Formats: sequence, C-alpha cells, structure tokens
Amino acid sequence: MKIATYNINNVNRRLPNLLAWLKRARPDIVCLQELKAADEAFPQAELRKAGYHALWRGQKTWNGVAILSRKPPILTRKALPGDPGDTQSRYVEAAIDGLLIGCLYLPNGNPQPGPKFKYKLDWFRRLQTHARKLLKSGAPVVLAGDYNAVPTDFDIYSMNSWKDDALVQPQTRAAYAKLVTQGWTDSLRALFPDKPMYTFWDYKRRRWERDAGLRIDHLLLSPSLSTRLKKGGVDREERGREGASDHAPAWIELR
DNA sequence: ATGTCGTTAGTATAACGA
Repeated sequence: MKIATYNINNVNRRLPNLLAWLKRARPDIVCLQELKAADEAFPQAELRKAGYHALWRGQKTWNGVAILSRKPPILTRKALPGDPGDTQSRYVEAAIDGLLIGCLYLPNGNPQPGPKFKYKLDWFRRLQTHARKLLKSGAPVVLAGDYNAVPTDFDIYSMNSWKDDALVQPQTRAAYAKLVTQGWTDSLRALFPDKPMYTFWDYKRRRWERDAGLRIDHLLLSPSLSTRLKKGGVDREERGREGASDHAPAWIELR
C-alpha cells in the first residue's frame, strides 16, 4: 500500500500537476495540504474521475487539507481537538483500508517570536496530546503532512539564512522530537539515515536549481506499522515541473 | 535585506502569507 503526503500549494492552480502525478505515482492514499480553496471549490469531480475518493476541509485563500484514497474513506475527524476556537483548516482524519490516516498542516509560525509562533507551538502541543491518544488506542496510524519543522541541521541545505526562521527554532525541533519519541517512526529518516530527503524548496533565490531544500513533510508511523515499512521516497522531479508547488510529494509503501 | 508566487481588495497597486 502506497501512502503519500503532498503540500499542493493551491489545489485548483496545481490541478494539472496533481492529476499527472497521481497517474504516474499511483498512490493508494494521499494527504494534501494548502488547498487554498473553500469547501465548495474543491475539485472533487476531477479527482473522482481520476479514481480517487476524497475527504476535505477547505478554507478560502489559506490552509485547507484533504485525504484522497482509492478505497472509500470513513471520516473520523475534521479538526484537531483541544481548541474549539481554532477556525483554521489544518487537520482531517479518516479510516481507510484498515489504517487510520491523520492529514495535518502544521502552522508555519513566522515571524518569530510573536502570536503566529505561539499558535504554532500551541498547535504542536495539541497534536502531541492527540497523537498520544492514538498510540494508546493501539490502532495502525499514519500521521502525514507538512509539519513546518526541520528536525535537525541535516534536514536543511544550510542554516545560514534560516537561523531566525520558525521552521528551525529549538522550540520547534523540541516539539517535533517530543512527538516522535512518543513512539512514532519518522519513515523517510528511518529508511534513509544518510540522505537529506528534502521535500521543500523555496521559490526564492533559485533554491530549486541549487538544491537548497528543507525536509519538512513527514510521514510518522505507529509501532505496528513501522514493521511494515518497505519502501519510501520523495518525487523530487515534480518540484521541477512547470507550474509546480514549492513542495514535492513524499511517500512510503507498507507491506 | 533580499528573493518568488499568488491572492485579496478593488481597479492600480500594495499588503500579506508562505
């Protein structure tokens, strides 16, 4: 079973890229982030035609998450618990084919310090709480998405112009590490301990051309799934295509 | 400090988020 996460950076603008990639990569399940589309603007019909069911929580202009799947999904959550006042569309969760899939878009948090960074850390804490409950349930869980967290200096081409960025701050890294040490497996790092495995290249300053990337999209596996991890990768070539998102799809295959 | 890309408000450009 192939599971992918892809920050699509506007699902309607990138729809041709998305459809072409789905055809090439043939994933069974895809977590999408940054739909940047209201619920009613989600391209459900086109994706259905391409063979995918979808569950989504959209939002005009910003955020928005979706889960695509070849088999019909069962919605389990449309928001991360812990703050009923949080109106941003950043989490959707579903049961598909014996798995529980959490699709998340963690806040960027820039500029830091400030209210946006506080929101990021608060959101991270809520994710830790929810993730701990999922682990305790014993269910086979994949938590996939754009974490907006660079786990270590090895996950970035250079720290020089990112020192003050929310993605690399010690608090961000500590929050990610604390989450993983609950018992999750960072699949791509587990499969490739010696390769950076970047998933994002900023549009600015020719960062794609220079391979100045960051690894911020992650697929975390609960213990029962970590033993089923067979293959994984990043479809880097998607980042180089015409009209591409600034992220590339990251994927795994489970036995 | 800057870079890029796209959206929004609201009609030309500036601000904003990522």
